[in-house]
Amino acid sequence: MPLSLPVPDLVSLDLLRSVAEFGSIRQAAIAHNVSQPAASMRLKSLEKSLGLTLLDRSGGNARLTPAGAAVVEWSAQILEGVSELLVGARALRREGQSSLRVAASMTVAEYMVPVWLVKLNSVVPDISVSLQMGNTEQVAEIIRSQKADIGFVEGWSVPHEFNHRIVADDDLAVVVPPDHPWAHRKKVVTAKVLASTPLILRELGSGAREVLGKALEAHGLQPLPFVEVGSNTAIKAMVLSGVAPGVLSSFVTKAEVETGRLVVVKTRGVSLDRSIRAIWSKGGEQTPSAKRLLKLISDGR
Amino acid sequence: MPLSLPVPDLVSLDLLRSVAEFGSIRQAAIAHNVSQPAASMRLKSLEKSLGLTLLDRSGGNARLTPAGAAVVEWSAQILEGVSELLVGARALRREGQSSLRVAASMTVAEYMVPVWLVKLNSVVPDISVSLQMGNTEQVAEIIRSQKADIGFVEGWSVPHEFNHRIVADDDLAVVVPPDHPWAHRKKVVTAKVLASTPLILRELGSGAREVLGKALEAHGLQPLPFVEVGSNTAIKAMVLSGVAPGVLSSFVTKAEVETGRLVVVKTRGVSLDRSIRAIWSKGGEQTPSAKRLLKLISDGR
DNA sequence: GAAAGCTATAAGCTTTCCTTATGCCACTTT
DNA sequence: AAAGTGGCATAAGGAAAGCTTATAGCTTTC
Repeated sequence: MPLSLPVPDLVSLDLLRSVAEFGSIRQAAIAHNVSQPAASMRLKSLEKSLGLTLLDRSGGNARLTPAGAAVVEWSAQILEGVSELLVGARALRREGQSSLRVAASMTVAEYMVPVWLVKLNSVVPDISVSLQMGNTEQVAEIIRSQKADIGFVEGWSVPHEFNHRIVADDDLAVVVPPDHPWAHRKKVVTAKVLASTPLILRELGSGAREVLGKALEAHGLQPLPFVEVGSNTAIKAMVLSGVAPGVLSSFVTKAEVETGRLVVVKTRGVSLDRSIRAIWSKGGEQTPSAKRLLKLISDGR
Repeated sequence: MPLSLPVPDLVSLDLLRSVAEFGSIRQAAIAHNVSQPAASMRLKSLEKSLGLTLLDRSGGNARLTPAGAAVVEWSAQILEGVSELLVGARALRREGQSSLRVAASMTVAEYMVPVWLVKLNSVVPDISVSLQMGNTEQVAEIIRSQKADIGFVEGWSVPHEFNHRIVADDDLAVVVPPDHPWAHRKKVVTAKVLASTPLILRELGSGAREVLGKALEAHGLQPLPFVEVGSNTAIKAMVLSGVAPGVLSSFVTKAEVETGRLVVVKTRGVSLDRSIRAIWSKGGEQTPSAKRLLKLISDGR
């Protein structure tokens, strides 16, 4: 469902944050390289679109009202997300031409890499990072052929060929829309039922597919694809439309599960835990930038 | 620091999400009440501004490229934040005229209420909620005078007069910029040093001020305000400028601490833990909507 | 092979947004 | 008390962005 209109403007929210930071519209305008009247008008139209008075202009300086302070805090999360999007897009754009070349599986690229990159950028401001995406198998190939300095994958099979380190835990989840029979709180699905139900899955070569395959193989079973899709987003959209259950990383489904648009199905006898690993070539030494990134991921600094 | 340009457009990101959802530009355009060429041009300019190909238009339908799928996921967090901002702004706008009247201290309003309201809205779509903000003392007065159905406060003193329930834990943190002497990893500040250092504080009547006062009182001390400010945002801005240490909820400082722009000072003998409580009048029965909200906060559904 | 569905381009118009110029206000300095 | 400084708003004019309708081309489906 689209956002309810009117939608505020990102530049205006950013500008408001600068007003909070500098204490005046004028200085915020300078920081944004626009004229003071432009900033003034932007803020006024933001107030109009939200229907709130954000600034108290009665003194010499403009000061945030309580509502303004709230909007600034509410915007902080949005602007943080925008920073991540921008840094992620920049890394994708570089296509492997950079001082630190990262390759990541779709899930890792979508849910973890931008956060890492924003932090890395704040610690090492002038580093240039590129990001290459693929499924677990493709990432392995990129590392194998030295086209990236460090890779991130899910699943078990690949790491033995490389140096590796676990950087996070993840697990798969079988998800359905809330009106699906499996969505009932007391319903528990067995490996046998799961294997005999057509599922929306990632393609062979993906970490998700591998883990599900291994989990069912333990019972002498194998998954029955309703359809195979190359992107988590596409699977989510299909599951939401109700055509079949899907199997996805819990990272992928987190937001939808929290808002109740998807339900995680309880399973028995199906082991869907997995780890996310950094991998790098056994041949040479790790590059300093790659080491720095790994340290940041492990320590948080 | 302002965002790095060019900044993508929220409507375009929302539109891209709809393309992922519906599987075609045309249907996304319909969902957004714009013409198909308008949607097409918006998406093209989004691609240009990010420097990435987001859609594969080679078949009959447009389909997301891997980069497009990544951008959709990166956008999801942003759009979620925008939903929260919009619902929060709408609640503030109603100024107590609604079927569920919520009053909350600044910290709770800034960091928790919008999430609750988005969830509540998805469970009870046609509910109208208003939000009144103030410090802990003002919220108590609003509840006392029946101008809100439920209130949320920090600190200890107020609840005894009302029915109450703990809904979250929070604690205060003394924060400084990274170049401050107290920022050193091994530095530990005692109650005595803290009380003799001018601090940037919230005003009397705020939950933060009360908790700090109580913590120092246990040593026969009291805080020494460098300045008293009415908003968390303003305190943060001042602390970042380096004039003095500040005392803030850990919610407020979370983002800045994670990015390293603020450092939490280790303290000894200063008890800054506190709870966040829902409070409501002891007189009558709780309204059904208020009960629903409380259930949602406790259960998550 | 016709039909249906989807997307891109073009033309024309409206709206938005920015800059410069200017005036007023509040607070500070002398 | 008067002048100075920093700050905000309004107005006018011009540039740019965005939308709609009309149209044409492409792909998949029946």
